[in-house]
Amino acid sequence: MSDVARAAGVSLVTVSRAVNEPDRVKPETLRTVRAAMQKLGFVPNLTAGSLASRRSRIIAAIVPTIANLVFSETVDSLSRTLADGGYQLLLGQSGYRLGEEAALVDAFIGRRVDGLVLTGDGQSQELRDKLRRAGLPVVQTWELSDNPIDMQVGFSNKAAGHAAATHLLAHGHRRLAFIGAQEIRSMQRLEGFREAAAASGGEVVAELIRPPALVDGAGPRFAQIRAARPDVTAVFCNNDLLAAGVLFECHLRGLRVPDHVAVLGFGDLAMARATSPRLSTVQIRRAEMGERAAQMLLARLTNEPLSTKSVDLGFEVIARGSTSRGSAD
Amino acid sequence: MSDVARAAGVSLVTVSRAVNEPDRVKPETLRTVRAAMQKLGFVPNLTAGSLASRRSRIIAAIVPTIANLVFSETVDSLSRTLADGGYQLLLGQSGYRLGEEAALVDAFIGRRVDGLVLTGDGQSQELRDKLRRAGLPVVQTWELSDNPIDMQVGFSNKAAGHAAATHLLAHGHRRLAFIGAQEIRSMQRLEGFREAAAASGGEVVAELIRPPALVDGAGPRFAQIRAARPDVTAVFCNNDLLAAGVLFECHLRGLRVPDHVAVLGFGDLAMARATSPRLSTVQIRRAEMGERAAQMLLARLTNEPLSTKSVDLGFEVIARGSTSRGSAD
DNA sequence: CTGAAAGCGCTAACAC
DNA sequence: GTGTTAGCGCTTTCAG
Repeated sequence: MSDVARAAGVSLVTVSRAVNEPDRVKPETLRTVRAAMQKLGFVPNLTAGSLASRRSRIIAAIVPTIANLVFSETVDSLSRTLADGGYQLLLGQSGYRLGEEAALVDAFIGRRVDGLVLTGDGQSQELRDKLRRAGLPVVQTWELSDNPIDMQVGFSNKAAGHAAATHLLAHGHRRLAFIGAQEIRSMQRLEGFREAAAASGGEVVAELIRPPALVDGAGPRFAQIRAARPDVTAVFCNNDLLAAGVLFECHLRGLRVPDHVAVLGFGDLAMARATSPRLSTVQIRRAEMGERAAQMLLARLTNEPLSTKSVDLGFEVIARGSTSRGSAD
Repeated sequence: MSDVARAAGVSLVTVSRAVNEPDRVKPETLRTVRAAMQKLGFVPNLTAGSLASRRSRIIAAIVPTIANLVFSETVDSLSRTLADGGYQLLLGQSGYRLGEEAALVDAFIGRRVDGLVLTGDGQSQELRDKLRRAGLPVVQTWELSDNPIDMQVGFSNKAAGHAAATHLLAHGHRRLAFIGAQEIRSMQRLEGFREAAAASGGEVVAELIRPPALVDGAGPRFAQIRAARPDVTAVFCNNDLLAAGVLFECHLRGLRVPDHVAVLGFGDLAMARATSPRLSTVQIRRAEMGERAAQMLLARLTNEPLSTKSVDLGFEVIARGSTSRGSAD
C-alpha cells in the first residue's frame, strides 16, 4: 500500500480512503491513486483491514449439513444476500452434533466474524451466554424459540407437524405413518403430528431414520410400515425427496396414490412439482429464511433500525394430487 | 492476550506458544496459562494471528451454486476434510457467471486465503495469470484440463457423455434424447454423447434447460421431445433428479421403463437407488472429489510431497433397471 | 480534502 | 523453556 501511495504521490491514508470511501477523495486524486493501484496490481489486504477496523465483513453460518437440499437452499440465498451486502460467508457443518457446533462457534468468534447464523435452538446455556457476552449479532433459523439468543427467523415445527396431520385427518385418514430423520426439528414435527392425530382419535406409526436421511431409506421404511400395519392409509414424509422415494415404492407395489395411500411431503422442493401424482407438501420458505437472516444481520451491522428480532415465516400445506383426487393435478 | 500473560505471570510469547505449540511449553507453565485463559474467557484473535503469520487457515471455494446436490455434496466433504485439518471454508457462489467468479477470487485473494478450490476450467487467461502470480495453491474440480492452473481433481465430462451414449446404443437404442442444463460441463457431456451416437449411426435430440436445472423442468422437456420425436426410445438426463422427474412423467403417460423408454441419469445420487425402476446412471465420486481437493491443498500447505497435481477420478456407468430388464432391479 | 501519528493483537526471529 | 524486539498492512483519531 505504501508503494501505491508513493507512486501516486499521496499518503497511506489517502490510498485507504480511495479504496474504502472514494467519495471523500477528490476525483482527480482518486484517479491517480486508482491508476497506481492498477499498475502495481495492488490487492488490499483485508486481514490487516479487519484487524485495524475491528470489522471482518465475514458472517459465519453453521448448518447440520449442506448435503441436504433443505439447508443448502437456505445457505444459497443467505450467501447471495450477504455477498450483495459486501459480506462473505464462512461455512461450518455441525453434522447434527452440538459439541461440534460449540467448537465451530469458538473458532468463528476467534476469527472475529461480524455475525453468526445458527440452525435451530438446541444450543447449551453455556454457549448462549458466551455468544451474548461476545455481543455478536446472532440469527437462529429453522425454529422459533421463546427465548432466542438474539434474533431469529423460522417457523414452528410442531405447528407444521400438527397441520400435516390435520390435513390428512381431514381427508378421512386415521392410521397415519410418519417417516423422518431422528433429528430435533423432525421430532418436533412428530410431536405436533401425534398431538393432532390423538385429538381426532387417529393413530401414528413412526419410522425414524438416523441422519442423514437419504432418499433411498424411504422406500424400505415404508415397506416395513406396510408390513407391520397394512391398515395405514397415509404417510407424512419429513422431506419431499423421501416422499418421492415412497411414491416410487408405491408404484412398485401397485399401490395407487392417493386412493390406497396418501403421501404428504415436507419442504416444497422443486421435486414436489415433478412427481406423479404431484406431491402435496408442507411448504417452507427456505430461500426467504436465508435472505431474511442476512438482512437482519446486515441491518444490525449498519445500525439500521430493526423492525423485529423475531420473524415467523410460517408454513403452508399445499394440497396436490398425492393426498386428494380433487386437487390440482 | 497481555491480560492473560500478566495473570499467568509470563510473557506474551509464552501465551502465544501455549495456544499454538503447547508442546514447546513446560507443562506446569502451560497449566497456569490455560487457567488464566479460562478465567479471563480469552479467545485468541485469529485475525491478528493471520496478519502476523501470513497464514489465514482459510480455504475458499467457488461453486456455481450450492443449491444443487451435485455440488453441495462435494462442498460437504471438502468442508469436513478441511475442518479436520484445522482449516475453515469460505464459500462463494458464482451462479455460473465467470465475471462473478473473478470478483470472488479478488475478494478471496484480498483476504489472503491459503488456498482456493474452483469449479471447472473456464477461467479467463487473466484470472489464471493472477492466480499464478499470487502463488496461491489452487485446485480445479469437476473437469480435467490439459493445462490446469495448478492442481486438479475431476474427470472427463466428454468421456462420460460418450460412455452414456455407448451404454444406450449397446441396448439397441438409436434415437436418443439429451436433457441437461445449458452449462459448460453439461455441454461437454452432450458433445461426447453426440460423437458416440454419430459413430454408431444414432441420432440425438437435445433439450437444454437454462440453469438452474430444476427437477420440475424435466418432465415437460421430455414431453416436448416425445411430441416432436415419438420415435425417441432413450433419454440421458444430466442429473439424477431430472431423471426422476422423467420417470414420473413416464408413469403419468403410461410409458413403461425401460421397455418403451430407457432412462439414464447422471451422478448416482441417493435418488438413483430409490426410483422405480432403479435408475441406471453415470456414477461420479462427488464426495471423494471434495476430499481429494482438500487433501491436495493440505498437503501443499504443510509442504508434504504431492504425488500428483492431477487426479482423474473417472466415472462409471451403473446399469440398473431403468435401461435394461436384465440388470439388478 | 489530505496527512501524521498511534495503534489493532498477534507471531517471527533472535537472544538468553 | 522463556523473553525481547520488531513488525504484519491496514484504519483511526486528530490536525491542518
